[in-house]
Amino acid sequence: MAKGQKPTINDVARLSGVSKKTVSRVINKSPLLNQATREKVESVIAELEYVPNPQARALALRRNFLIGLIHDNPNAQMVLGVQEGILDTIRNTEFALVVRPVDRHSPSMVEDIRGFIEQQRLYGVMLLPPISENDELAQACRDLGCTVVRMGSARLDDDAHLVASNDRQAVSDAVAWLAEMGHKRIGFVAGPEGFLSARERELGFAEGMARAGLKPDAKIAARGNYRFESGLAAGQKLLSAKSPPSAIFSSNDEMAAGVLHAARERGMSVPEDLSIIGFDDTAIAAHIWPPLTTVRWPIRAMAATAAAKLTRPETAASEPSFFLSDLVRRASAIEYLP
Amino acid sequence: MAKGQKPTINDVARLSGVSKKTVSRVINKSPLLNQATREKVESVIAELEYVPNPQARALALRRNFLIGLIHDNPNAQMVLGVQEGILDTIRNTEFALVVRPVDRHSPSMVEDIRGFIEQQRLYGVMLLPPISENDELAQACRDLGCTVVRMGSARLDDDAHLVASNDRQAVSDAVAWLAEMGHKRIGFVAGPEGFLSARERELGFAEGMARAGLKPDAKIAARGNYRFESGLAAGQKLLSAKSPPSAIFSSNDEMAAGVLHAARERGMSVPEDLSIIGFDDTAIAAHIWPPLTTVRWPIRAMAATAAAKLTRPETAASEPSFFLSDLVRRASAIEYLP
DNA sequence: TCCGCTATGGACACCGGTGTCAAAACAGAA
DNA sequence: TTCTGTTTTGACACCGGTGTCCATAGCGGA
Repeated sequence: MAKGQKPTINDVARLSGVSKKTVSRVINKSPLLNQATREKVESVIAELEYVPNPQARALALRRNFLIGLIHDNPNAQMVLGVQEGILDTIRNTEFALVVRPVDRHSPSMVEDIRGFIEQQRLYGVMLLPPISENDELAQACRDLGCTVVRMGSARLDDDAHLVASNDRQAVSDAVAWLAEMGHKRIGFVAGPEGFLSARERELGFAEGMARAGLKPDAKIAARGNYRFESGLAAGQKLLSAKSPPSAIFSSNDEMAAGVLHAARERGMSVPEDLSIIGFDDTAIAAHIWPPLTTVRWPIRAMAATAAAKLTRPETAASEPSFFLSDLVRRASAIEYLP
Repeated sequence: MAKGQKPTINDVARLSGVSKKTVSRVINKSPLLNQATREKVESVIAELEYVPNPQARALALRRNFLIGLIHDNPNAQMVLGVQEGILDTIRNTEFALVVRPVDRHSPSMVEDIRGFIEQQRLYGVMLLPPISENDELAQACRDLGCTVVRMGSARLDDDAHLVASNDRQAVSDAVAWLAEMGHKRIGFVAGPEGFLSARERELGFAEGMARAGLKPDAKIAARGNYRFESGLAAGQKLLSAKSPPSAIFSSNDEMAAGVLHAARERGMSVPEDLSIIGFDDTAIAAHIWPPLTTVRWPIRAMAATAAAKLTRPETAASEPSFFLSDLVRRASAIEYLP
């Protein structure tokens, strides 16, 4: 081995007096190996600071040590949190994270992703909502021999490779909390139809209302598309109702900001005239005025768990993982002031 | 070639009746090749839909077709914009994007990154502010045979691999615009010391004031660290000055949100009593109330250009690229109302 | 016609690992 | 001691490309 060069498996083999195949066995923790041999080789590996070449392994194994993050930008904060969570798990391993933003409205999306996985010979992929809800896509990835982990807010299937938060429970608790504080007219801004996350939050809202003995009123409910503008429109509708709500639960923070905006337009003050609760705890929640009470789900920890499922299938759970979301209480929601 | 398998270079060679080396020449656009041979091989490639195996190429070339994005989370919006911009360029090429969030305060940062580049044999890396300002890091990457592109807000060096926005000009224009609208007392919230971006914005502010014939007043200037809380503190200081400003320029949006918060605390209304301008046009800018007038830099386009510099060094510019930032006028800044 | 030169294409080793399969080493039984 | 069965190890081909260097073809000039 020339000085300054990275050592190869051959260098290790020569120095420890065994064949390179034996070194390979040590690296791959093959069980049929003499303990003494293993230790000798390991000491040489440590001495040379040998690290196997991932490209060569990828070629021989027909599998790259790359895990892919595929998403259609749910929101920047979340995507970044996920990236950090994945890195928490794969830092100091041979794995690397490759990202692939996609457009879920493109007709060629599945085909594009298939090509991507095939070309990069991905080890595994992680799907983020909302495309994690696309079963066809998940199956296509699996067919390519790629492990799939889906992040979501609900039970998507019985797949062990699911990491989800219990949105429904969290929303239910938030609504019950509003009721405890004396709110009787509680408005609801739903997320877009066809999104499981939105559906779960709706169910949670219904549950919470039921727990509190309140009846949801369609006149103070609206559906948005998770964007600010749709929240604004929803707020305008709800607040102009004959009997307007004293509190509004919005299915995400961005729409909650829109609701807040609508309240301001009408000259209402928040939280005195209207309590607002959002969902996601994105950066915006803490930085608008008043700071938004919202539901936070532990994205980073969830992503770290998901990455573990991908890269350490033997140790990481063999069943779906569920995480608890919790309510972050800020200034935008207070007790009911008649 | 078995059915259903991906074709290899050998299949192409056999079908076109040449050696695999010749096919390799076609793929790599070698000039010493008979035109007829080239066309024949190309038609076979097209027919088989042959795509070279990146892993094998990586092994043979000792260079992976991966470009690394290294950043210490400047802000989520920006990081995501950059990722999208890079993808705009490398989609449908053999390149892939791998990301690596780092902690710039870690003493082992440079060492970590070096290990990462070496292990993954990165083709090139892209550095985002603020670590793009770290010359030692950039040099370490280059020493590893890796092309480096730095994104930034100022001329970092004479390197052709720089993509920067003209923050200084943009801030100067914004301040001049405030002056035109009748503001005479313009406050300034600076970014953290030691950041080039912060420095540029300071210079821009000074320039703008000079253009308008105004003298900066240290009593209505403060330094923050780009975080919300520091903006809040800065706002409190500026607004409690004996002769408070009628407009404040903040070096980023998050601090501007803090300033806004401070104004509210004092019962002031924005923009009637105070105009505020931020910088970056992050998601928060559009979603706070009132929506923030801010400076937007074309992150996605810049990142796409940067990626082109990395992956197509021959066609992409051989000199630094500069982009124009522009002022996004929203409701938070209006003319001076005495 | 023969020679030498250049343009083109191919044989072969190599990148750094892993899979296959057979050989070697060793233990216990006859 | 010999034989058998079980570990443990190694030789060798292979993954799918690229670099080196030599062989051949085609051509002009002597």
